[in-house]
Amino acid sequence: MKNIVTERQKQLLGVIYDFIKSTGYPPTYEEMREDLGVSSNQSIVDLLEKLKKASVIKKDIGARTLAILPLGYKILGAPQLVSVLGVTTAGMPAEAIEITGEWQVLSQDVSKLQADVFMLRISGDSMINAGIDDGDVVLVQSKKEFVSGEVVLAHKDGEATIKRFISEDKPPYVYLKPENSKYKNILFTDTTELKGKVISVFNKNKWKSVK
Amino acid sequence: MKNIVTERQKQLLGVIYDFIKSTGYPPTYEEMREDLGVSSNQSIVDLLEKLKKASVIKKDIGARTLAILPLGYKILGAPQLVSVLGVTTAGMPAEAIEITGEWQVLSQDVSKLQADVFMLRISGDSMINAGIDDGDVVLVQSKKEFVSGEVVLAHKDGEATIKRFISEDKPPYVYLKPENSKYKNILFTDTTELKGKVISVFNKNKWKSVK
DNA sequence: CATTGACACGAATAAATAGTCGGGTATCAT
DNA sequence: ATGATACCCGACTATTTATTCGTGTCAATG
Repeated sequence: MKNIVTERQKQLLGVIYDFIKSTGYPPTYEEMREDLGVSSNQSIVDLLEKLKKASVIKKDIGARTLAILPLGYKILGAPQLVSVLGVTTAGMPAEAIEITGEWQVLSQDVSKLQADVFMLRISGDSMINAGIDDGDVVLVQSKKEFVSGEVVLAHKDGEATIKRFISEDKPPYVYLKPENSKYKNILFTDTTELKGKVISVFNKNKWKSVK
Repeated sequence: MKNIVTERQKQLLGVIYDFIKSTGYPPTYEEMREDLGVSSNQSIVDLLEKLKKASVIKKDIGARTLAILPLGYKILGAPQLVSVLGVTTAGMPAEAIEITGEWQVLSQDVSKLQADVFMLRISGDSMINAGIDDGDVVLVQSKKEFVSGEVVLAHKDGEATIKRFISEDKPPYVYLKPENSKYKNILFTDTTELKGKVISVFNKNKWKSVK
């Protein structure tokens, strides 16, 4: 009784995820068939069954009665429930925090990001010498002016990365520096944008500020 | 051409929201009929039409092709977009952060909360002497053991509040202390639970740790 | 007081969608 | 070799679900 999720199953999960992302509701068998590129309902039925047994999704009877469970999001590497905002109060008789038993994570195009602070989960090891490890969560403060030496969230051609920002009076003048000798510096181009400064990093047991 | 959302329409919106919250997918006409307490599909059709025109929901043709739009969440007073989590990378060629421009809502049972850190927006002034003002966002680190003097997120009878935790060897021994003389201490009861420690507070222009 | 809009009823029909049957092909480990 | 497993095909049927039509009430509005 192995409970591994195969590659194909992950693909279907991705299809479901993408569908929900773009429409707001779950796909039908037919839609999944087309997106996955198979021609039989049974293919979907089988894959769904496996995903269901692995607690990756839930499926009820009826049209579009499909939902991705937390484990599914984990597998997808999709935005996870790490950062949560509830509405609470420091006032006297407290207003209810989200006691409905739920929370919500919203993600949005980072280029339109207006939040002052936000959090990102890091994958990769290019900043380990700055104390930022794979899986850590960093706290980013939005800003527009940067000082050489700051750890920044950079955005370039639709991709985002965390690196140290360096600006100096000798070549290559302005670049992004990984904190891991395995990686090379990244030069600035027209499309490089700095989104904010990483001010702290969190992992399971501690939090600390970033220098 | 008024675009106000009537009370009844809000009720339906609530029904939809609750349904999605508990099942993970949108309701059918029949389910909405029952939850709203009407016996005709047409009633739902009418209300849905209004909500659609007001950009509160979207509805496509087909079963359960229903989704709540951002405006809808706003009307509901549901948790809003303040804290954002994207998936990024510190690895070399960065993976794309959420650039689709869409957002996404995930929900989960808070009682199963496993996040190490999360953020809450504060309302109220009971902690102003600790530097936590109305509208600030605090960062909470989940933990189970607490030391007297820490600022904590406490949960009691479905309500949540931020207070300083005090435990001492004279009466009243253990209590929650507001940092504002306008308010009185709150005694511990059976139902008082401490959820985590407030480790930092943010507002528009700065962030700082909390002592 | 005629009109309009919000809300509701019930029933019939149309359509979308799920679920099922009975196979088939690879792969891999026993 | 043999079974177990993952995955797939194509067609059929059952069921769910949406949509449409025709009417009615009530309260607010000009």
